[in-house]
Amino acid sequence: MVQLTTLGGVLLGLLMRKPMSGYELAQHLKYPVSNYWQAKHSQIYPELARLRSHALVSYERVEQRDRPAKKVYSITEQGKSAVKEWVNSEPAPIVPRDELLLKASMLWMTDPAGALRLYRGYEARHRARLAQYEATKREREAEHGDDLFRLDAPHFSDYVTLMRGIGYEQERATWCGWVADQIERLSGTIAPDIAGPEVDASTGE
Amino acid sequence: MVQLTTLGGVLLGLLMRKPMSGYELAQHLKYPVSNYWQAKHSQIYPELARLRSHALVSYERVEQRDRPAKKVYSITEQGKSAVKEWVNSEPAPIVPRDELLLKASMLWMTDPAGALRLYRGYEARHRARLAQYEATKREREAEHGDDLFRLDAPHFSDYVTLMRGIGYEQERATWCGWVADQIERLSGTIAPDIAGPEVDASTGE
DNA sequence: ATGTGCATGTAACTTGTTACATGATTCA
DNA sequence: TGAATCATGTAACAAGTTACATGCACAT
Repeated sequence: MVQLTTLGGVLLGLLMRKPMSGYELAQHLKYPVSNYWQAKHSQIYPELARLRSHALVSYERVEQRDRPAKKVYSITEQGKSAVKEWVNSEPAPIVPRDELLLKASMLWMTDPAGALRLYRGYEARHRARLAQYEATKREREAEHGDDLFRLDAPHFSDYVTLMRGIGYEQERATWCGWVADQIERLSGTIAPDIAGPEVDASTGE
Repeated sequence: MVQLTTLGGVLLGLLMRKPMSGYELAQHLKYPVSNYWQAKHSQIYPELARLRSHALVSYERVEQRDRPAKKVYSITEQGKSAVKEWVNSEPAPIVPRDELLLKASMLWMTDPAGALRLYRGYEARHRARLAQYEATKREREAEHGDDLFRLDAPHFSDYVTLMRGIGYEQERATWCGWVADQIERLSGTIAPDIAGPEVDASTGE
């Protein structure tokens, strides 16, 4: 069996939902897949060709009246078994590349006013996205109801990733706000008093 | 003024703390910097040469009795002003590449037993790292006391990144545990009842 | 002698981004 | 006519990883 790349896994995973053209796949990768993986069309088209050369996908040319013709890709039986195996395989270790956190490690050499602006800005952005995700969550819950909790339906998987998005934005907004608070509190003065951000106490061991 | 790459920023940031050889820089990048940025020695040595060609660092050959000679790099005045400006500049947007979350979006096509093993495994790993970070936090607090909250000292910056590490591991462990719980609850049955993971309610707008 | 840690580099390869290139159709 | 969306590709470049390569010093 051929070893899948992550991008190959993404594309096969999307094609498991329904047949799509490269263009449509690229759009899904812009949203919502971009929250956990990204790829431009210049990477997608060659990867589709590669998957096809391994017989994991096949395509059919589809003419359209109102638009240019497109190649609609479908996953093959071989593709299905490959992606199912891949989904439960150990993920490659994530390589953290977080420039804000990196810059936070250099806070000490910085002008406090500029840093404060930076962290307050990030805090606001994370709060905005959090509110948006929470609205989406309520929508999905209203839309699907108990059907949301069907392990074998894509809705559930989407819900699971949405929950992680909420947790992520929540945690990051809190941290950014705490950093900004510390900068405000400490700049100018040498006064120390309290401890850390309100890290979720409910699950804290 | 020359435009810094992120790697250039990392190296200058470390050299702001003290002069170091490429080898020492590589070790710092393994730990603790690897929590937010990574680089191998094969990338570090050429980057140091590049920084030197822009006069942002300089080096001095240092002979040692017990070990091979080394090149100790120091940051120049130009380097200092470049990195100080860089630290408060807008970070490049982070490109999320989270293979576990990607695979979570494909949970629906998967064998529940295998998935359960995966998420329980991750939960345990995150809890272990969380415990470790919390121990480090207590150590730092005991070690530096009120001195920890000096905006202009590296200890404070390190503490800030440590707090983010704690928040991250906390959030991720909670999410992984929740996913695993859902898989346990839903596999075999079609029974639905509750909602999401205990997302930190204290700050939740 | 053999392995490990210190120390510095280059080369080949992979992945991903930006830019180049083309062409149809629709809407203002 | 010109911009926007749909649609598919290639080429050049940048960043990062793996592998190749060398050599000293110390401990077993």
